[in-house]
Amino acid sequence: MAKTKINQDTEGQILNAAEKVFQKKGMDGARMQEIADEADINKAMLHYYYRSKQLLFEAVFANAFSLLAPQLNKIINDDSSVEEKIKNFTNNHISFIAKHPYLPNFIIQELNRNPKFFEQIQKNAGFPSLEKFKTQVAAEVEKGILKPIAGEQLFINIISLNIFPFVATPLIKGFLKLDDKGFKKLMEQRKTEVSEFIINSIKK
Amino acid sequence: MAKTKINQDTEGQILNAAEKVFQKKGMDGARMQEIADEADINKAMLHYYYRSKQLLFEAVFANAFSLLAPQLNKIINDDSSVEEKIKNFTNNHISFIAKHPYLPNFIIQELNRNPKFFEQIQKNAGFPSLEKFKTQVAAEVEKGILKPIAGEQLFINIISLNIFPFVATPLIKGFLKLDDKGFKKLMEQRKTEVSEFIINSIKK
DNA sequence: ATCTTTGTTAACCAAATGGTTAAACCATAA
DNA sequence: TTATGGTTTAACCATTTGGTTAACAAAGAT
Repeated sequence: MAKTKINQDTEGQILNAAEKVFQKKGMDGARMQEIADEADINKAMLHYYYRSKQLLFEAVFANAFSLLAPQLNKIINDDSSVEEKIKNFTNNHISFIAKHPYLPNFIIQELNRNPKFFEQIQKNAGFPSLEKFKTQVAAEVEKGILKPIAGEQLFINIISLNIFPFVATPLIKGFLKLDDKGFKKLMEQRKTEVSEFIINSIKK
Repeated sequence: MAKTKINQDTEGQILNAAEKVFQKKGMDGARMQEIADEADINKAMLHYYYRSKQLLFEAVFANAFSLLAPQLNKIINDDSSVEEKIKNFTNNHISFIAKHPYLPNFIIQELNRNPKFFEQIQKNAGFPSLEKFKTQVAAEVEKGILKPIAGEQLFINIISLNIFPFVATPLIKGFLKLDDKGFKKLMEQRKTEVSEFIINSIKK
């Protein structure tokens, strides 16, 4: 209450609220009123700052994606060895997700709903290509450090093993009969186990 | 046109149409009118056969889940060795997905939206537990066939490597700059590569 | 033939929802 | 003090949407 009429980063407040609601309910499930309530603000303000639901959503999505992309960049454009990359990425990922639990599912879900989002985002940022990683893997295979594997497949394996459990959390919890605590424990173990699992498989 | 007024499996027609629309757009994105159009049927019929959107959706979801569960059961309750299970599951999965491309994403998405669905389904069918697989893995580790690994983690790894690429298809296509054809080719390779990757890692 | 049950349709309805508007508010510069 | 310009609000609007209704048509039962 006692809200001053001064604009103290109303725009940011809206973006935070929109993030929360959109990431939880998706574009279709989210309601403008709910976002307004979450931001403790009049609904008309949403339109004042971001013309439409679509544009507000796009702001949230771009923001979310800009958090995920650098994570993957560590695999793609870092200078360390493949083994180090795997260890680093795997170890960091769990901690990262803990701070953004809805993020992977949100991005995947909305990218499925409208694959064109990828093109739009690809333009904005100088977007990373997998080329470097592919040549790096090929080189390490050549040197006899790694068993033969295509860079693409290894990349897919790394992100699958790391991201999937957080996308399919309810499925895994259901099949494994885990509560929040049990699930968290299992994910904590994966911080080291997953990288061992991968390296075990590819190292000569 | 020239539609007879006879009931020739209208209910099934509706279910098929609903499946198509719900799996593509999700509960929130789907429109009853669109389902009716897809089924080439009057909208009121949807309510005549399945009272509400919610109930129609639940019928579709249960149906979808009943397709996925047996797949996972092959890992859990089959009598073959762990190695054979991995090979079989991996090899079959791609072909299965080709017939139901929206299925994994649909199930995961809706399970995230409402985790209670799992409980409801768990009651209906005599639901499989992971116990058997866990003891099997423990036994093979004991015998020295496999390197030490927990059954839960191995299970998660298997389904992650197999399912994730089909859940995150647009993300992977984007990062790897693949068109439909390139993606399909890569997935075809995975039929054998994924099982080799896993077995490489765990076999002593 | 006629009555009854089941299936089907067009028209309709109330609620929800994204979006608009016009007036009020308030800090600040003139 | 007052004019100004961005900010905020309550009320409003048009459309969409899930759901209902009443009339009607087709078979089967009597």
